[in-house]
Amino acid sequence: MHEKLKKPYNPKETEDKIYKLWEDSGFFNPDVCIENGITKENAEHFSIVLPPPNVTGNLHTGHALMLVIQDIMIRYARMQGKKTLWLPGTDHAAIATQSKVEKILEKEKIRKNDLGREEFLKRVDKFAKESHDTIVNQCKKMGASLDWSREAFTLDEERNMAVKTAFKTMYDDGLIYRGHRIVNWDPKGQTVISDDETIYEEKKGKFYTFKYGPFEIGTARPETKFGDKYVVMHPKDPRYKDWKHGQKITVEWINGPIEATIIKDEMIDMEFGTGVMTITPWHSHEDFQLAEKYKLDKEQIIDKYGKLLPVAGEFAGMKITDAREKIVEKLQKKGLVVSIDENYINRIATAERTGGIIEPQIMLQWFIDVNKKIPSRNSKSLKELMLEPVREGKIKIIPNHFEKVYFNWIENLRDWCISRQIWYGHRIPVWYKATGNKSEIYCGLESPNGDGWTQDEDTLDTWFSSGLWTFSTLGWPDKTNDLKTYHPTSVLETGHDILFFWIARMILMSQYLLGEIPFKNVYLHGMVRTADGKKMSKSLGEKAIDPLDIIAKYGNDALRMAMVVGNTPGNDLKLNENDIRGYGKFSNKVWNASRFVLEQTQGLDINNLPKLDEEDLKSEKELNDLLTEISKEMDEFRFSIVAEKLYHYFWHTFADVIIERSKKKILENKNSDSTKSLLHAHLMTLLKALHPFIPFVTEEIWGLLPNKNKRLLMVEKWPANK
RNA sequence: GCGCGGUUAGCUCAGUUGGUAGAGCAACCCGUUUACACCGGGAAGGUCGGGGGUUCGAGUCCCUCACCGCGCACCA
Repeated sequence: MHEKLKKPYNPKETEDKIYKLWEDSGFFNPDVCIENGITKENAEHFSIVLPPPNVTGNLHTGHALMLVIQDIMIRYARMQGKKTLWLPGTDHAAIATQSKVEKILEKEKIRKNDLGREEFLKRVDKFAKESHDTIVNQCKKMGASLDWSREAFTLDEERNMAVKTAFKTMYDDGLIYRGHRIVNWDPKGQTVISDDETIYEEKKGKFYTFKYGPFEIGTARPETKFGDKYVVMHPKDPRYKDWKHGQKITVEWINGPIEATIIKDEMIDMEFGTGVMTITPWHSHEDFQLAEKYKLDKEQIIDKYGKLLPVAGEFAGMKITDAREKIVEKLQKKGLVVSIDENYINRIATAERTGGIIEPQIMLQWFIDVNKKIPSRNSKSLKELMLEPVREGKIKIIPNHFEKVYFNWIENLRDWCISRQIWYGHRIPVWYKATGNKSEIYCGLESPNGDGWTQDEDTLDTWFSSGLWTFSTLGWPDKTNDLKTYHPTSVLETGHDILFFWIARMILMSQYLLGEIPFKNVYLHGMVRTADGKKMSKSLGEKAIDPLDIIAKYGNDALRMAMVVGNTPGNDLKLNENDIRGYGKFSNKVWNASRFVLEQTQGLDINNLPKLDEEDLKSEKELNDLLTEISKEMDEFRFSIVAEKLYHYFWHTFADVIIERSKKKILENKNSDSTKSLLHAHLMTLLKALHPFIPFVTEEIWGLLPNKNKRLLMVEKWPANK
């Protein structure tokens, strides 16, 4: 017997070596498996594209969880003989990465404008490259059986070609348009962001009631009110029944008298405040909609740096935060302040990445029209293309209650603003040329011929390139073999927090550009929390537990088990160091039981195993039944239950019952051949079944078994026929 | 306001067509028998958040209430 087995299992000394063994074998690449006769050429495919981690630093426990669950699926599929591809990559993450680098430069007292676009981008690329290397290294440490030969990056050349092609196709179909619309402007990041990138924070503030001619109006934002010349009330409000829609009145306002127009609309909540409000279409989504509805004038009050424009008169040039109190003071002097509520809870939209307070603005931006009927897609809109496959069950979301959340989101979806005023990202493939008083526009994969063309300065929302991920990684727009073989992918596994950001966008892009679904199943895991229930969020990077520390302490297999057992889809996981320690014991148990079996079965002719006695036959059947059961559960993505069953069977049936029983039988030399035969067969089978969950220790033991013709455990056949 | 989830043993959580409540950890008792003390054996522990209903039978289905968490919209 191998000397190694005589000592306790040492994950630290084993894991890197095992990963190298796997990597060197080339079996992470399905083509190699086919070449070696492990996978049949015509076998069913199983593919997952790795949700690409952002190149903003280290992987956290959330990534570890995603890698563990996907690795289990992939290893299971590979052992079943499927053509199995797990495709890795990283995400340039546009705003997230750019703002991270800006923060780093800030410490050196460097601003991005001092560097200029080109030089700044060099800095970002360098940072991204370093993050990328860290991430790849971490993925390997975690045992992920990813096909590194196919690695992709959302901002590399191939993906850039996919992005440009997608943009042009949508542009030509009239789905992408440029227009003046109200958008979420982040004055801090100096860019537009999408609705999904805003986070609402509750803050205690003041709520003012002002006299506005014969009315009293409420507002939390006096600084936007300069240009308010429309006063709105509900058509059925009896208090204001004498006022007519369209009626004009003159009111004394901040900087003197203005002419106001009465608007009656049902959007007004009669119960709220006085049931009257004035509107600021340039700086409010709702007011904008109302203004569009009645074709009202819109006027900009605040510039893109958060300062007041000349319309504010004496306040022009002031920052809105400074101006607020002064405006109220002035109104007070004019006797126009009715009351001030000091305990008003206001929800303030902030930018996810920079924390800047969002100022809605009307701006010229690029949008994707989600409602336009598309001739080439049976006159369906993008919204419909997103809804359909989920509604019809072609895409299954696990757990399925997220389907309702998904539908709800799509039904409320507005046109997607895809342009960003940042430098890091895919440049919009549109060029402009001014000739005389005419302006030409060109959209294409390359810059147009001729002089005088300048490319749009903006870049694309990072989720635009992410949306293409399931097929841009497989070579699209080229009609590659990979694309034919592995798309639609089998499963998309990710956190439920990016259901809208990403999953919805992937369905949109794939349905529209390929006319097929991007994946058949969506498996949503929960958020990883600390033992005291705190969220280990991305932005808290440094504070979160480093999965690599845990692995160094207890081993990878222990972390994997702790992340799988008791963790069901969609539910948050409290990661408890105690549990991880407990599962570390399991690896050792497997190790020790293997040692015992090897000791007892030395000299056993494994090619001609002795017959089992009645008792052992019963045990054999029991294990077979278990395997049938868990294979079904594996197919249903119920990994938690499978891991628990295997754990339990190995420890409390194989070790506690069968091994204990065998000791007696061998000692008394009663059917000892049968028992040895059973020990051997059981161990072989259990190592295989456990491999997707605890790949390192099982592979290490497998390598120590005295079987000459064996391959790596990772490509052995899954031990059950369904 | 609309919607979703959760509430099961001290703790963390499983429990898939409704059929006598489960695991891990912790705590308790016994045991150091040569695979393993990173061990074995044993016992204990729950009116499955409250109330109501359907059913021969409900943790599981329906209604309702409470508390916790989350999402979306609105907040003029």
